[in-house]
Amino acid sequence: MAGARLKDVAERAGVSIKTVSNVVRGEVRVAEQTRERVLRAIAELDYQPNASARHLRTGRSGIIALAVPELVAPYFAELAAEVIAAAKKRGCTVLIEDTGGDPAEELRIACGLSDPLIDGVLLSPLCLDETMLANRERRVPLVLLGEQSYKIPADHVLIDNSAAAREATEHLLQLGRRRIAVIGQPSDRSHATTVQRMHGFLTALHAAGVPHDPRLVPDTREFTRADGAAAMRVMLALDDPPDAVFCFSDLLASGAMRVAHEHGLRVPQELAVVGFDDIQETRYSVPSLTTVSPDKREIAELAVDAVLHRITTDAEAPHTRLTAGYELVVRESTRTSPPTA
Amino acid sequence: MAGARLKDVAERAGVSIKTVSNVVRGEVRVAEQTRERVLRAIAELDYQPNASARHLRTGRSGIIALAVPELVAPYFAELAAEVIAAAKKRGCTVLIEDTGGDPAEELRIACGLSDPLIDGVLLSPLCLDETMLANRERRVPLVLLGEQSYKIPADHVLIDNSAAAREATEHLLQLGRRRIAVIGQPSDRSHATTVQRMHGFLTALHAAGVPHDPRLVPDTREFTRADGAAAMRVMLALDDPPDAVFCFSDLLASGAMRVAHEHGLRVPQELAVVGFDDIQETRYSVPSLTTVSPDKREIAELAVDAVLHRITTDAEAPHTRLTAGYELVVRESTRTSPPTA
DNA sequence: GTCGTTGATTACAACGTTGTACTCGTTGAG
DNA sequence: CTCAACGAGTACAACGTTGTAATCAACGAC
Repeated sequence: MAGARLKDVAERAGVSIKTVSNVVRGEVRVAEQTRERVLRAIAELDYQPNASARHLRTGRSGIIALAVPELVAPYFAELAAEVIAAAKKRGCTVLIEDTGGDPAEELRIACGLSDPLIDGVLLSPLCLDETMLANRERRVPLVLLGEQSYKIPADHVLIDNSAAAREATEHLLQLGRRRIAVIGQPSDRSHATTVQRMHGFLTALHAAGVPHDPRLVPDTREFTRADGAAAMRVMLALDDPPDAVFCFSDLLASGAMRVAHEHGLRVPQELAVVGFDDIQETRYSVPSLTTVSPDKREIAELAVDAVLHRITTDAEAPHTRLTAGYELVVRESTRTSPPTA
Repeated sequence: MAGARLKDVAERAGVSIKTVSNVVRGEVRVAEQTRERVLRAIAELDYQPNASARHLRTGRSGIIALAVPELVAPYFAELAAEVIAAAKKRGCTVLIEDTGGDPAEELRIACGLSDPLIDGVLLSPLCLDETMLANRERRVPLVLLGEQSYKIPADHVLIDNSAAAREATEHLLQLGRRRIAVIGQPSDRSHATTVQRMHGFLTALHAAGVPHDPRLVPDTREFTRADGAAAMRVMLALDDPPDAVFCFSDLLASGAMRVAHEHGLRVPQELAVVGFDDIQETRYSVPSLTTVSPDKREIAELAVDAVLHRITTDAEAPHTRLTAGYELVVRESTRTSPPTA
């Protein structure tokens, strides 16, 4: 059951424990001859280092936490898969946490209190604000995903939400749409990502000389299908309903399209729809969804690299902002030509 | 940075280290007076036990691994969320692994080799077979999810796939459908779950006296939207295409419905569709999908309980089979009345 | 030939926890 | 009054690893 220990390998190879340790870690120079002998002993005994002992000694566990508001949201599931892959490539493991969007839980995790042995935290905050984070006690290396606020003392990985939103809006404008609704703006304006996207949206409207109708931006609580559906119902009850919707998540778009369908509204002919996230189901929905596709792999790799860098060189280096790419993927929901898959 | 240690608490409370340890763990009787003094010191110093040291000493880490074929598949994401919640309730954490359906990876994880400090493994196997598992070296407690094979030496948590499939099929038969296709049968028949579902399907057909047409059961590789789409295309090319499809996953159903839509086929009028898994997007698809809904929460709780039981009482107890509930949820894709949400 | 110098290896002491075996009063039975 | 039994607490040695400082041979340089 319990595997071989450093001591066993050392005895078999006829060297000291420390030499074996040196060979295993490869940090210290070991004579070629000894190294080979040790490696053979390691192979013969199938030695596996004991992670806990190592952690106890070094203070590193090789585990980083990834905290997302909701793992069942496809965007976060897809992102989590990329983070796991990126971490594995770099030899460490990922502990996934589901905060449920609870601020207290987010804070707890940001402080590294979720599990005592994690080395660092990747957090996708929903409602965490700077004042809460300002005086967090335990200083676990922290990287924030997809949040714009400059005030939080941590590294950020994000895409240029403003530019992406502008591009999406311009696409709708080019189709000739003028009454463009936005679904995904929370009432309290605290969520930096949505503020950026809203900014990009307004910039595009302004540049095209299209007036902005605030009634086309209903308050939205979460980024779920149900919220998208609810917002769409409100919008369709207007005297002059929108001819296009820009949704801040594909799930919102999915809910919105569903309601449009129920009202007999054809997408894209009578209502063009753009989403955000490029989740997989988007490509098979009826109709398939035009969406802003953040480069999730790049986000994951940047984030893992950033947190590992903080962990290994625990300098109080200034906090960085890392920008990943994105792409507007045009599909049926904004195509006037007939469906083609 | 580093928190208080047992030693610090002991000094503050004026007792020995061991007494503090006893209070923390609550296993040994401690006089009420001392206990209070220790508890106060713990609170004052905000003491948090060091997980690694504890693990090193006891051999337990409090971490269990959950390995799924593909985290981005919504069913597994939803299941993972339930497992995380169930584990948290019981005071342990979950390490999620994505096997990518790779048999070697599945074996590695089943042997507990994915990370050295895990106490036990929950594995949702895709292609693992008994011969591989028979002689796994390291004996980590293992619980298999959703697999029927009796031969694998491990506990199983599953639903009655055969009964569920029969029920789904009976539902389609009651709608008057007679040419019912099945999407989700892999060519090699090795995956026990699909064998059970196929069995339930055939039982229902037989009981209703409906002949079985093997051409309506195309080979399917994976449980993805793309595979569902491909299978549907094959089926629609037949001289006498099906009037209903029973898909072994909601994703397959999603792909199939997409293709039906492209061919101008109306669901449910010309093609009734039933899925399996009850993933969330199913409820907002157009049309919404009738599906077999396994009780994911119950599956998660049974599995976590089972693995914890094996960990704590490491008896070589006989392997158990635990059955969770399911439910057939009828939605638009098999409803002849007009859509109502 | 002696003496630093270098490079490879080792002994030893941590890291923070828990199990075992022990001490030390206190209590109750004979 | 003596002694066993008991309850509460403690000292010490692990668990397997790594950092530090020491050791030791080999090797040129003077």
